[in-house]
Amino acid sequence: MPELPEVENVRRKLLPSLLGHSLQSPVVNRPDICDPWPNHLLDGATITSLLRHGKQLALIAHDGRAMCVHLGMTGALEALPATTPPAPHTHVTWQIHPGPNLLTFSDPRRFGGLWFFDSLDALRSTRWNTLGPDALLATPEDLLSACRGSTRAVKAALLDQSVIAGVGNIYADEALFASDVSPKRKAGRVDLSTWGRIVDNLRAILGSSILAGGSTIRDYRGPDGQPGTAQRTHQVYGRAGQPCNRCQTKLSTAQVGQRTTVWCRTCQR
DNA sequence: AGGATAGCCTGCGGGC
DNA sequence: TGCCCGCAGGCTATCC
Repeated sequence: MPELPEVENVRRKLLPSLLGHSLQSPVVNRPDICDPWPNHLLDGATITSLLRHGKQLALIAHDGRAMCVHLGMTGALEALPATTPPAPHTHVTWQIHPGPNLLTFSDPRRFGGLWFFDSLDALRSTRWNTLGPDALLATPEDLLSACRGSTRAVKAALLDQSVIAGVGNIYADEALFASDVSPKRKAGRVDLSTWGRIVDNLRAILGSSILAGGSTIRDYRGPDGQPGTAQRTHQVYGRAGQPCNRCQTKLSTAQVGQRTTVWCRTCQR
């Protein structure tokens, strides 16, 4: 399940295969994952940069065109040798020149997709305009301001990409545990210093998870097919009913913000 | 208008 | 062994 660290890993691992290379002859098996359709599909584009904002990735071409990639739950953007059998549910394939690799977008569950723009500005002023600051750059003041007066749970706010971009279910739970904050606390009742702790912990956890290659839970694999290892360090996610690593209290679980949430009733207030 | 809810979609694992 | 059902969740649309 790609959150920010997994997407950042995809970005970094694709850089050497794509920078300065051109994409040719796109083949679309499922037009419905592309928006708008029909479009330029980056045909003939020489890739000059790969950007990330939150969980979204963008390939930028020499002529300014941009393709935004969202991996959703099960999406994968991979540069693979043409001899590799295509993954199931491969929706779009490009030839990378010079060879021998192909760029493929696959996504069994189809929560992800591709969006095409004539310029990076067009992407930033539309699709990315609704995103909050990237989770690695957000400040305590950003969060305090976005959540002022909010009555919803702080976890729901962290999952809201318009508040802060890049946080998903795993890292929301982990950051709140590290910050001693109950996921059920009202977002508007979190003060500046507490947001400071949450922001610091988020940055540390996301940063170490990037270095570990991301968390491999169920579906996610890195662009080289290798699983990440960050899931080994999870303190609460996936550990409902097990003892808290800090105080041994049995970890609680409930739906918060419509998502399965795990936390320690003793440590998190 | 903020917040809660339903629905999208496939694969996997538990239970029988 | 094999089938069925529940669950996983990022995001949008819709309703309240």
